[in-house]
Amino acid sequence: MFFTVALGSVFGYYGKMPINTGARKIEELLSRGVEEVIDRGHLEAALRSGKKLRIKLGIDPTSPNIHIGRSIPLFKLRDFQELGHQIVLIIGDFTGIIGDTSDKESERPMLTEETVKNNLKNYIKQAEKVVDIKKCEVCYNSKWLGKLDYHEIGRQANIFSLNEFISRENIRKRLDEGKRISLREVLYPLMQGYDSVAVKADVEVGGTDQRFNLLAGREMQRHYGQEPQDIMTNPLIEGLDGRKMSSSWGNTINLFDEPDDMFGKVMSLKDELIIRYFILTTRISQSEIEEYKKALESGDNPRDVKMNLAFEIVKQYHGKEAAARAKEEFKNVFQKKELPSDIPGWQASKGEYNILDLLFESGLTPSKAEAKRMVLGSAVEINGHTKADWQETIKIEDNMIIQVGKRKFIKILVKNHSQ
RNA sequence: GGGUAGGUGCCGGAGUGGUCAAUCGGACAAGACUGUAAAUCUUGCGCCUUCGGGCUACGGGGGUUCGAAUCCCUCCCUACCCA
Repeated sequence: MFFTVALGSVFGYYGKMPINTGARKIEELLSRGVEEVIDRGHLEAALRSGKKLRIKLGIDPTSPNIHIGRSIPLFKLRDFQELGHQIVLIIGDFTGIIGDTSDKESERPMLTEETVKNNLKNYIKQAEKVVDIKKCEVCYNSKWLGKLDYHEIGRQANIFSLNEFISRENIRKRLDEGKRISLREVLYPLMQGYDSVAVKADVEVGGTDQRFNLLAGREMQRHYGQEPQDIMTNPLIEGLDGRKMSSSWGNTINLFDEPDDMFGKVMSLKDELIIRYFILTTRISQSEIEEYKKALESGDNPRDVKMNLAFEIVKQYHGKEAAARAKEEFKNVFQKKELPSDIPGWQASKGEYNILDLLFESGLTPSKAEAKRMVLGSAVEINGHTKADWQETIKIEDNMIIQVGKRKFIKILVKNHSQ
């Protein structure tokens, strides 16, 4: 087996690591979860040449969490990495402050250095869930962007025209709607483009919303006498509510979500997204995905296929055991309506509570007003009995189970007063 | 620099002296139905409350008034037109 693969590939040598130039691998790299490649012919030739390419991806730390939508280009990086190419991960500590508006319908607020620094903390840890970070070059773009002076920026700004910028769809739209567009937003593509120059990228990957910025990288490189990078765009994925996944919508599945939570989030996705998620956010084989597709078409319950998807995704970030546990837990709690196996305890300090105080103080609801709404909406159960009277006084018992809605549980612990 | 129109809740967007915690839509939450899917229906969606109410809120500050999101002054911000 190994040999057929090896023989089917021509190994080029460039540096120490062999570069896999197998036609099938390259084909998959260029097609799976790929929206567009520019210049495809050029990139294909480069991949076949056996030369070790430098593949760039920039991530701006605009939120403390990387969501699964961002994993799509990360997976693409991994594909490149598996062929032996050099990944250059750029952490946009500089661009993060300025803020890219590519995926925005409105102006993105500038972040403070502190916010960015904070968000940055766990970025690498998150990224390494998908790519082999030890083999990556990781850089921070403040290193070079912070050094540019007005003179240089002026030259760069002269490469592009405002006309190009405002003909972008989202910018056009904002313009038509009479919304504000700041000059700094115009500068963003320059910065991202210059990143490509700084790291001498051969290829840059990014979401379709990045198309303009990626192309800017090509122009910028030409300006600095480099060969323009090829660019590869990935589709943007829909989030929990069916809209585009975005931190500001709050509809994300985050790489660091707890296994049970992550599993649940995947299960709440719309059925139509199942196959798309398989392709974009996992690396199970194309043939397996094909089978799932057939299963769905032949009328299998989408829920079961989705359960496999959830398993795959949780496995990617938390390992196989955690994924299996999350799956069991899901079945128990949501299908069999059993209690979760791990209910957080809460130390009661009084013997009796008004039910609203109890819900609020234990953290089950964010306010008493909300607690009242939950009770009136018959969303509160204590030891399996629905409570409807918000004035009720609850006598505290050890191990009492309180449930609010479908997923919030708490177990009462009584302080042991015996001495 | 001049002019015009604006700034309302998570978002969009009504309201233009009392009946406004603020119509409506989206998002969100809960309930019913279910597969934590979709569709549909119902309810809720500032905080506190001794359930009578109270408090905070309509860009910021000040004022008029018994009473202001609504009127006046001032400051800040945005878009558009002119220069």
